[in-house]
Amino acid sequence: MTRGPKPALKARKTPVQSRSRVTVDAIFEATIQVLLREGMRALTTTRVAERAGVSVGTMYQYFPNKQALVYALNERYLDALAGRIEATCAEMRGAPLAEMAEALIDTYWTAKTERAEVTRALYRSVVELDNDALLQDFATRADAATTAMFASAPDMADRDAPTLNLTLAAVIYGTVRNAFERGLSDKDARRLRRNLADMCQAYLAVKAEHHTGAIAWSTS
Amino acid sequence: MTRGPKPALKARKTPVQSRSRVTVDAIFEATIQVLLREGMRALTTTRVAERAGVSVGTMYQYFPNKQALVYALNERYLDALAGRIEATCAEMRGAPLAEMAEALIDTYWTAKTERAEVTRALYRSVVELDNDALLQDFATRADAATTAMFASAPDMADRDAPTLNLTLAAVIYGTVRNAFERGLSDKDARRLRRNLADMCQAYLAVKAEHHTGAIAWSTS
DNA sequence: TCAAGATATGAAGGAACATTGAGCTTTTGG
DNA sequence: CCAAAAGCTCAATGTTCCTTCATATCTTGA
Repeated sequence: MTRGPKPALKARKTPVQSRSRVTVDAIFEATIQVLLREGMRALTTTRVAERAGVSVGTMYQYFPNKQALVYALNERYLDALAGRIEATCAEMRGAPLAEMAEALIDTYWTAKTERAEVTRALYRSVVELDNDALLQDFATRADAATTAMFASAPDMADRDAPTLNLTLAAVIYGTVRNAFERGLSDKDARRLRRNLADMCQAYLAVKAEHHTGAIAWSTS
Repeated sequence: MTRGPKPALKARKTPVQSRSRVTVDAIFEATIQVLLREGMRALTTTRVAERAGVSVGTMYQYFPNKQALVYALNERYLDALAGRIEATCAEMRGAPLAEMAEALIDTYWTAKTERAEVTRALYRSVVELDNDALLQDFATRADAATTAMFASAPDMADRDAPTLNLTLAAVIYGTVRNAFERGLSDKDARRLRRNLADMCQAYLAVKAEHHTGAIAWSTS
């Protein structure tokens, strides 16, 4: 399913000495900093190199062009994020749906929030056309994990796993992003997060009633 | 509350003859087309002018610079969107919460979907740093309208209007955007939309029980 | 210790763009 | 019908930025 990067976006060379590994990390970090402080429009190769404390040429030893740098940055992040989602899904296999939803919210929210500046910086970099494929791949991978998780729930009744996944995934990911973009106060953020969880619970409970005839949410 | 555009982003001249009104429209339309087909990176003044069938200079008679063009485009769109939300809120004043939520979903979803390409094009243009202010203004305006609407509901009980608004707004706007970005089939889109509505209903019903002791959702 | 490979430098080339302004055409109002 | 205002054109300007490459320095393994 993974499309793999277009040739023009592949890394040019892989660091082998530890010195260069440090360099590449510095370049990534510098990219985030510039993105954060100056925005996508000011993300120039020179500025990144400068902030990373290396020369422009060095950058071009590891990335064939500027786009590839942004691509790699997003790839790194999305890969880690997908990994965390998969871990959560593995851990929650067989749990009740409500707990799964709660755990998913927790994982996603934490991932976006713990280094909020990074998240913000990356949101600014996703305009690049070719990153679309990257996002699609991430979505596919995450959906596979969550759908499988949901399918393993004891209280799935006769629900359709892909549909349930579509709903919960869209609501959770969408809401978290929206919350993020609003720049909420800590208090509001906590409140919203709780309410989002409550909302998923309520939805699952009503569906349960529908499907089993039992009132499930009162067992909290 | 409206910050108003920075001086560098204000329109240079307002069309007075009908000929120029056509021109400005063509420029806006061309901007959308270019954004759609080639992405933000290829949005150059020459390309826009070319597609609009005018010369570059003409563009500069109405917009002091490229950024201002993008700014104006977003402004136009967000203003219309806010207007529609306000209209819905006015119309639903005094209705039950569940109907309000349903109506809000309907308005927002329709607005985003009816000219999906435009929405998609604009999402691609929001990287510009100064558009942040525009989005904030939109959020403020929309939140004012929806909060007032919610406050007028007969079944508000002892809920806190701003908090309820925060929750529903974030969930609805966030989910619609996420749905949009997934490029769903018509069938899946309809399904998700229905489930989102159900979810809001379920949430409101449980809260109602909490607040009034009555089971409200079974009256569907 | 030393040669081969890895890594780093930064000035220079060259393409792509945003923006201007002097001059031309069309519309308007009287 | 005509002068003033509005609208339009496009070649030229100057800047910004990506990318390369010849050269220099550092690291590794034998």
